[in-house]
Amino acid sequence: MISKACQYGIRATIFIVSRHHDGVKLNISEIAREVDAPEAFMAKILQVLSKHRIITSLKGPYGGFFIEDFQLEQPVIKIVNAIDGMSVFEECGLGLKQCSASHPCPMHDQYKIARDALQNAFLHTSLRKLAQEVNEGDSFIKNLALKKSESC
Amino acid sequence: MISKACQYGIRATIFIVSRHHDGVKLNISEIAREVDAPEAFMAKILQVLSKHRIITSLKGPYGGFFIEDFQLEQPVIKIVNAIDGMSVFEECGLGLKQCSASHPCPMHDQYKIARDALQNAFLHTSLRKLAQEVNEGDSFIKNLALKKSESC
DNA sequence: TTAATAAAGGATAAAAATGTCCTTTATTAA
DNA sequence: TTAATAAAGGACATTTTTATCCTTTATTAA
Repeated sequence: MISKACQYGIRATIFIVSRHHDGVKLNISEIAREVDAPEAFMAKILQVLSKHRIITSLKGPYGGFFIEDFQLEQPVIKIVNAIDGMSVFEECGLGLKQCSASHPCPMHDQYKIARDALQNAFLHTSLRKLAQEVNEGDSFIKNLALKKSESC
Repeated sequence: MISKACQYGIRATIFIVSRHHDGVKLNISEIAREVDAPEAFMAKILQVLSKHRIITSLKGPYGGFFIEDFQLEQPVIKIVNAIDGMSVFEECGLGLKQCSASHPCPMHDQYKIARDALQNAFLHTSLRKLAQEVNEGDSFIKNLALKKSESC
């Protein structure tokens, strides 16, 4: 559905947004640890996100990754687009290049419903909104699968 | 979303169903050619479908692949399950093992809508129904992306 | 019983995705 | 200016997916 790299990217971004206060910067090893991703792989992904201006990075001591105010309202789909591209939302379910609304394959209509629902899920969720739902706590990753209202 | 192997499998099955009359059997090379898949890879996939009793195969001269009457009403999801498994319909969008209805991640509700839509697309479409929509013609693959009503 | 035919199945190869290691570049404080 | 720190980036390794090749097994007709 969506690549592992992309999932790591979304998790990392949510983590960064959830720690967005007063000039806090996070380094690769901390991010990788908290979102449960291999460090060097996480580094590559953060690089992509930074180049796409989804997050911001600074080199050197006191550097790291963080998110700026103007970046908070971006929809998650920007992450998907940066890492996986938009093809999941566009391609035919049977892998037919000829398939389109005017030349539909037998699964087209049903499949399009699912594809569009997926696109909407990522399009209508902003980074800020996602991070709002995250609980405080020792382990980011454990609290990620736990709505704020349902905190233990 | 769904693997290439699985797409080949669905296309092959639609092709076989669309040729389902009076003891017609199709061999690997013909199927592979018509659904535009590499022959040896197609063979492996047909083997899986045959073992799962989604289609039927017979060895030897006058052998080949075909579908029996009792197999026509199977939903396409059986093919997906045989080749990719059911994990696409079950796993968390952010790749979290802890995520569930009672412990939802911030994307859970939105993502579930898309996941369920995908599952329904495959669950509520039978092989027979799919093949019904396919046009007659020289090239199966070209006519696949063309509803019967819109035939040229 | 033999030759021919077609799928089954094992082994291997190529490509893509994931993951790792190490060097370079930028920035900071001393 | 130097040493330390952290991201950028290049090269490589591993794993998974996709694809190919070749041998074996089953079936048929002659």
